[in-house]
Amino acid sequence: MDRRQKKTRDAIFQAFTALLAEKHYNQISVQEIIDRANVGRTTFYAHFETKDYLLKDLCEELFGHIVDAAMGLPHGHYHYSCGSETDSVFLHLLRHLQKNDSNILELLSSQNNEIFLRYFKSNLKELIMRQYADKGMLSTSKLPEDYLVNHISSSFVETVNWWLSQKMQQTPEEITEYFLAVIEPIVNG
Amino acid sequence: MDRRQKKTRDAIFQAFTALLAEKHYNQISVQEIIDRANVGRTTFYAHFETKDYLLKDLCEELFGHIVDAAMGLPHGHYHYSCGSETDSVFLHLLRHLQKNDSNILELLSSQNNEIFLRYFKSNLKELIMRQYADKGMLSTSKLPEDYLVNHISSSFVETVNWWLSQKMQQTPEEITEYFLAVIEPIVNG
DNA sequence: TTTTGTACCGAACAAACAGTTCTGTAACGA
DNA sequence: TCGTTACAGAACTGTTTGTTCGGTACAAAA
Repeated sequence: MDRRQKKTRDAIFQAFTALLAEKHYNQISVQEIIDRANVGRTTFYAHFETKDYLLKDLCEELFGHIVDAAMGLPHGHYHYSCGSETDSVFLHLLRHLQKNDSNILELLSSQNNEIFLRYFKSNLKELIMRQYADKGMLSTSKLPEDYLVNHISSSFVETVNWWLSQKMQQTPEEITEYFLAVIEPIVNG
Repeated sequence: MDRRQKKTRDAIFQAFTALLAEKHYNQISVQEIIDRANVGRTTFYAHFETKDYLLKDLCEELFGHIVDAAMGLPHGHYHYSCGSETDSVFLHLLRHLQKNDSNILELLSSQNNEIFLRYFKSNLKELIMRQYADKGMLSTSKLPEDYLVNHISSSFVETVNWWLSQKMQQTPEEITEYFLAVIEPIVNG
C-alpha cells in the first residue's frame, strides 16, 4: 500500500475519532472531517464512499483486533500461564478494553456509544457461540439456543456499557464476576 | 386544541411513521415528510423545531400510553380478573405490543428499531424499579442494584427485539416464560 | 536518474437540504 | 358575525453533499 494512502487514511480516521468524541455522528459534516484531517475533498471521497462507510471501516479497525485476539484464545475456560485462575474470554476482552488502544474507550463512552456497542455486539455473537453453544452448554435448557446467544451477547455489551457509565471504577475481575453471576445460572441450568 | 392543529400534527406523524418503515431515519428529509403529509414547509416548523424533536414527540406518543397503562397496574405480581394465573407486568406489555396500536410494531421491526428500543428501555427502567427494586427483591444479591435494574431492562428490550426478529411466532405467554427463566434466577437469588 | 503511474490538492460546480420570512387565504372558536 | 390563528405558497440565505477537471508532488520501477 502506498505510504501516501496510509497517511491520509490515518489522518481521516484520527480526525473522525476526535470529532466523534466531541459531537453526535449525525451532525458531523464531511467538511469538518477533511478540514481537521487536512486533506482535500476529492481525497476523502477517493477513500470512502460516504460518511457511513467511513464509520464502518473505523469500526472494523477498532474491533477487529480485539475480537480476533479473543478468537485466538483456547475455547471455553482455560488456564492462565501466570496463575492458577480458571478464567473466561470475557475477562480477556475487558482487560483489552481497559488498555484502551486506539481511543476505543473514548468512543464507547461518547454520545455515539450506541453505534459502537451495536457493532461490538454483532462481533460478539460468534465468540459466544464458541464459548458456550458449540460445547452444548446451552442445549440443556428449554429455551431456544439463539435466544440465549442473543441474551448473553446483549448482557455482556450492556455490562460493558454500565461499567463505562460508572467511570470504570471496578476492576475487570469484578465486572467479570458480575456478568457471570447474571448468566451462569442459565448456561449451567 | 384547534382541530386544524391536531389534523396536521397527525398527518405529519403518519407520514413520518410511514417513511420510518421504509428508510433509515438519517436519510429522511423534511421535504419528504411535508410532501407526504401534504402540509406546508412553514407549518412543519411551526409544529416541530427540528426532525429530532419530531422523533421525540412521536416516541412519547407511542410509548406514553403503553407504559402509563403498565404503571397503572398493581405493583409486583397480581391476579388477573379473567383467570387464576399469577402474572407479571411484562406479559401485560407484550400483549399491548401484540395489539399493535399506532403501528408501533412496524417501527420496532424497521431498520430504525434501535432508536425506538432505546426509548423503550429508558421508559422501562422506572417500571422495573417498581416491579423489583422497590420491593427489595434485588437488594439480597451481592451485585449493585442499578446494575441489576439495567440488566433486567436491557434483557426485556432485547427479548422483545428477538421476538420481533422471529416474526412473533411465539405467544406473549411463551415470551414471558423465556424472559422470566432468564432473570428469575437473579431476582430470587 | 529517468520514467511512468497515481495520490493528492484546489477550485469550481450542481443539486439537495435546512430553516426563515413574507403575504394572502381559510378555517376556527366565541 | 367577528376577531383570531393556523395554514399555504413562494422566495430566499446559507450549508452540505458528491462530482469534475487541470495541475502538482510523490512513489515505485526502469
